[in-house]
Amino acid sequence: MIEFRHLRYFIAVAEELHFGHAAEKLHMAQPPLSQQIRQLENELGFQLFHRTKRSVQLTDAGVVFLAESRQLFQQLEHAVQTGRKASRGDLGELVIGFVSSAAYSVLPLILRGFRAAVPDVRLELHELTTDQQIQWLHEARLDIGLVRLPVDDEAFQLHVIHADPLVVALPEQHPLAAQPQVSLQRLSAESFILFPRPFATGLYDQIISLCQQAGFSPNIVQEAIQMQTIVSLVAAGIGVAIVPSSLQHLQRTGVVYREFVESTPTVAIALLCRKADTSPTVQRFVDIVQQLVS
Amino acid sequence: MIEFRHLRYFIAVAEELHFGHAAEKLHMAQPPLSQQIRQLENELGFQLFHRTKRSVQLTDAGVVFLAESRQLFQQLEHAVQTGRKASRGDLGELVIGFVSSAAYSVLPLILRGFRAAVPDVRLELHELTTDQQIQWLHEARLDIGLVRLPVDDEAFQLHVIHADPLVVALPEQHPLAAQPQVSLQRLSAESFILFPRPFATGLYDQIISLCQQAGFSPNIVQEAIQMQTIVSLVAAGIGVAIVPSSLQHLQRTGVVYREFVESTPTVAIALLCRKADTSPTVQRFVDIVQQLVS
DNA sequence: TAAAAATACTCCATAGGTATTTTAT
DNA sequence: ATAAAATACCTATGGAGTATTTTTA
Repeated sequence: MIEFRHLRYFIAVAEELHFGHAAEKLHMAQPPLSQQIRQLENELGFQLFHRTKRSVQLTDAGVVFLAESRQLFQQLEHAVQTGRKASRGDLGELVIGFVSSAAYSVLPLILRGFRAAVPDVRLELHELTTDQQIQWLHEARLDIGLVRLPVDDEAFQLHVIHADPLVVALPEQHPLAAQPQVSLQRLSAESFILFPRPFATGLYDQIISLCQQAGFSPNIVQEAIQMQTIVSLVAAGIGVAIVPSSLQHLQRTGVVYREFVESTPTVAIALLCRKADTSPTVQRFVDIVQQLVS
Repeated sequence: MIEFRHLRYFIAVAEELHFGHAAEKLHMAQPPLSQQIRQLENELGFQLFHRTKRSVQLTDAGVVFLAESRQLFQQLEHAVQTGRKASRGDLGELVIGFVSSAAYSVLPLILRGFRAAVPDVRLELHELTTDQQIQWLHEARLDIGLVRLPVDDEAFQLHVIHADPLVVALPEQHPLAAQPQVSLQRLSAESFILFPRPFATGLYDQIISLCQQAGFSPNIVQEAIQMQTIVSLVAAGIGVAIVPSSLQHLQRTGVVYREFVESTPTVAIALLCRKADTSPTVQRFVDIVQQLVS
């Protein structure tokens, strides 16, 4: 059975063309070296050296096998290095889910930071709702979720990475747009634009309960799924919308964003991953994200 | 120190994901297998398996290292195969010299036959005189020589591979062209075209002594180096020429070839190689040529 | 004759085996 | 309770060392 030992010895002898010197270089005695080379030749079924007791020469086959042997050691080194890389999470692939509001706040920062630190990990991105992400994580179709809180699931590790205060999006000409801050009560008579509840249960309930606390139920005149669409409808004067402040990055003409006078709850975005997940790549991702947002 | 043994064991466990079954497949007991895997992991500096006493799973690094390990075995197999090929002389490069008359007789046959049998040996061809080839062979600038006899050198193995009778090349309208055979004496008054002596000493001397035996010294009116040129000059009616019969393959209009009535000496072509040459490729070439010409 | 590889043998390191324990299901 | 890996310990193969011989330049 051929072992790397045989190749190590062969390369040494091929380089020295002298069993004695090669043995010295290998920190061993000459006879066992001769034996091992002979053993290798037997395994191979052909001669590696022309040996004339007085001089050692590589055969044609020996020349070829020397080049191949050197390559084998390079390949071995490569195997160890890529293995080590993978063990550190510097190699591989991550499937990441994110909610639409994360797309405008933390996601760009995270992607830039992670790609810079770990260029050899491929990232696959899926825009999904929080509920979908929880589902996918359970099914192991997702490695990482970027979700809106609240989430309560013992199976997941949870890291809050961003807290986004809610703001109101108003048409530019709206009277309330004149003031720097808006009181919630002043919105009681407004027409509201909101997404359908199943698309972001947590955020939906948060907005409704906010209005409830201010003493009214919002008059929802229009539903829209995409955040961009909601902002466009506001610009068109259809109504107002309560949205996470990171949406302000969507600089659409005809829309202004105003904070609330009240201390409003924030929409927190969290990073989720399975507690049972042993992937070093996931761990690496979590570490980098925590550093980025700290 | 990592050995192929470790990789063999690792691949077995990775395939079975069960130390007991893997050990069985390897015809060994389970504890030493566990030990060897642990040893490999220590050498590598990272874990290959998630082990939970009850189930074995590859780590991310393990997946990567498995693919690399399999490739290492393929590479090893390749090393052995190409080495074996080289040892049989089925791989490498040969530098071959040949005299111009061989180019029209045995060389095409040899090249075709050898290339078909041994496609992975590159052939480098040099048209050289016999004397040059002997010089180059001594300097190891040539592996094989295809020369005109006689050659007397103890350093070389010599195999006669072709015997070419001498014929006379005549202009088409020449009166002697009317007969199927020509007597040497009838050429005594003719104008001769010949190459300069240094370009093929042996053949030159052979032709001169042939004329001498017929009782005349040839009247050389023109010298030319290339065989093609000599034939062209004959076609132009400048004179006649004595050439190896294989030159007849140069079908030039205006020239006819006629045998001699006398039993004329032949121009023998031989294969030369160094007796000390151990290259299996050379040996392979000699074997194939001998088969081809037998 | 001197240098270098091969041979003969001896020894011990370690790969591999046996028996047992631990642990997770 | 059971299956499977780990641990502890033992055995023995074969890799490596020492002494010597052989060979050829």
